[in-house]
Amino acid sequence: MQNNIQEELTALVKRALLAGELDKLVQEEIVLDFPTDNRFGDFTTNIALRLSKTLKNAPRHIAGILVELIQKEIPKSELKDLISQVKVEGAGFINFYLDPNYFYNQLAGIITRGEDALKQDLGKGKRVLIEFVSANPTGSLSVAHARQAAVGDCLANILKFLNFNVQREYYLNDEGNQINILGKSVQLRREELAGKIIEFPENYYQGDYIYDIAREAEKKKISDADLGDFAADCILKIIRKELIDFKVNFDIWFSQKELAKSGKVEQAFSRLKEKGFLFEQDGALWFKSTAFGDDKDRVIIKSDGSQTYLAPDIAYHEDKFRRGFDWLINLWGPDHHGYINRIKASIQAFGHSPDSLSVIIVQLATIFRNGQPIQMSTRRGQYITLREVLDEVGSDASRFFFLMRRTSSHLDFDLEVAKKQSAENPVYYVQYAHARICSILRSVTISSRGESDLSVLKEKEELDLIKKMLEFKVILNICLITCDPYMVTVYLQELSEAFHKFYDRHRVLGQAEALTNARLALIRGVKIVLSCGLGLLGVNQPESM
RNA sequence: GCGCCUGUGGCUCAACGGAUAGAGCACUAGCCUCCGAAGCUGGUGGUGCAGGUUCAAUUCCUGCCAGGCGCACCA
Repeated sequence: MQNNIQEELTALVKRALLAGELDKLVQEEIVLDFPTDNRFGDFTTNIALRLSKTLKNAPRHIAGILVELIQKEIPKSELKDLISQVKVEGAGFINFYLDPNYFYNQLAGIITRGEDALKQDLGKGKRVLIEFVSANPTGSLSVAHARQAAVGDCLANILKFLNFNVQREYYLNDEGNQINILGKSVQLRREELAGKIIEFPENYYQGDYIYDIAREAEKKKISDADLGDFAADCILKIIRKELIDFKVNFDIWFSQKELAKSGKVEQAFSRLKEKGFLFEQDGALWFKSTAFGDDKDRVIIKSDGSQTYLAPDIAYHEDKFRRGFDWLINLWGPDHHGYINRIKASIQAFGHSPDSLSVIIVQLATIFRNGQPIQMSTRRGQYITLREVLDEVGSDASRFFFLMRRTSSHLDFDLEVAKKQSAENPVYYVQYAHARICSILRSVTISSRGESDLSVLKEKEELDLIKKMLEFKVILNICLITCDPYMVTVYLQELSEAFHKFYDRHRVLGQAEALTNARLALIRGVKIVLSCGLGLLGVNQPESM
């Protein structure tokens, strides 16, 4: 019951409306909200404001009547011991104030059950495939990939925490035009190193790493024809290492080359053909994506007989479903947003719901150094890499910074700010709260750890802190609904702030035994939530700093 | 031209359609005989423009202005 206090309160309000024969006047679903500010109670409803027009009466007057009806229902409710006040406030809001015992019970649950108390079975074991990064193996990962890596990995952590069965997948574009160009780039550089005068085309890969690969290829006597695959393998090793250092681990590396070999692309085509979604025109083979709302039909086999990028991708997404996943999540860069409709069209052509694929567009991050934005150009090999950010800033601060803004918003990332170990840096603000708690707990002797009566926690800062802890579950709910983990970073800063305020005003140690024990329990609870949240972000939880 | 995203204090960002628009940085005035001052407290300062819907608009709709990104038989 206590886990569903929001639902119980909603039911209570509905019973009150029924008793007053007002229920039929309410059109929309009634939901008890969390107030924007806790001085407006613990739950609120705007029902009186919404009824004002139909009843042709002032909202506050209606609210007053409703409160009387609600108060008659309370003694009959399971909540009777948990509601301390119901009041009309503001323009006509009805605000519910919960009894502190409710919060003490919740806190006790967190302390005894640990992280398990924070879990919710929202996924019910549903199988989710989250595909992200999927950068072509033609160079080091950029900061755009880095943000995708941070967002994808964190989202996967959250979904797993909510009891989804999550797999992380990297789609490896290891064949095709860009691998050919990569091979030719290495070939030319190898010839250049051998002393030949060469002309290096502008659309070839310009980076210095091509020379390194050329030297390695020369040492191993790789033939010109195999240079593309060889170079891709070399670069893939670099990429894997970069991701591991960023603490991102993929379950599956899905090779486009293997997909092509398997014959699954042709199988997918023949199934689409049976269903009547393929046609020939101008010597090319087209997919009839307009049947599912795309702007225009798309070519999948060009008139020269080669496939477009879309061809293996259609087969790839169908393969994901065939592997038994119920929900696909793709993280793409903003340059791919025009691609959403056609790939959604393809999954619908195979009979899947368009909602079974969620495409999340991860906006770019602009990297600043000393307040100056750094322009990026992949072609010239001049772009800030994940490796550079990791070397300068470290994994913790990088991950936190990449997750600090809504995923759909542009992100400014100043390397100098992220490097600072100071108050400007929100990562340290949160980690500092954790370390402070650990510091207190370290100085506690075994004998002082007794059973604690939490009801001695009566200070405002103590109750604010407990309430903030209980928000954690709500935040994870929002992350799931929005498919965006960024709220966790905001929340952890708020929780840390609540802790720092408590710490500043009240002492844990050296109080009366009952109070010290209760406050120790309180900060143990905070530590559990902080640690859990930081863990979901993939950020360390230092015992000391 | 069409589509998507974004316009909130000097800067970077918040605000399920709700209550006095919140934080951080910067600027500024304070707080360590006391569990970690990487902390806490106070002050200055804001919704691009014009309409509309609503009891209520930063949020939804229309138009305009400004910025970013897409619109391939490229990947």
